Amino acid sequence: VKRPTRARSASISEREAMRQRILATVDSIPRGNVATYGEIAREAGLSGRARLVGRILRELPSGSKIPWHRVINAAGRISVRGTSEHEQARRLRRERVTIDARGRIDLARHRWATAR
DNA sequence: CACCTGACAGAAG
DNA sequence: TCTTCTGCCAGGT
Repeated sequence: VKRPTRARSASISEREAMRQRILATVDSIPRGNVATYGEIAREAGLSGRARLVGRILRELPSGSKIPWHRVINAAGRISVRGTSEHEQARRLRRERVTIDARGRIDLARHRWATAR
């Protein structure tokens, strides 16, 4: 059993469409909730492309209104490295999302229930 | 054009 | 729970 799906490179316009869907999905995460990269990808119709979500978020301009800080990895931790790592933790705590001493967020409690 | 590098995830050990 | 490994694939070197 191998490749059920075809791997085709996306055109510029298709990529822009994917970007829009991803950002729209992230934008729909309610305050005080979090979602994983994989979940965002699935919700955006891009199952299996979690890394693309990270790539798109990484390119967001600093003044963006998109709640990028509500996206974390499947382990319940913050994936961003560098200064924005602290910025993400700050923003989450500001929304009452607790992060334990080991840097983990309780997904069972804060995970965005993607009612589907 | 070959090879490497990720804001990732799931399975296996 | 942590580590290792395999998919995934756009961009950078």
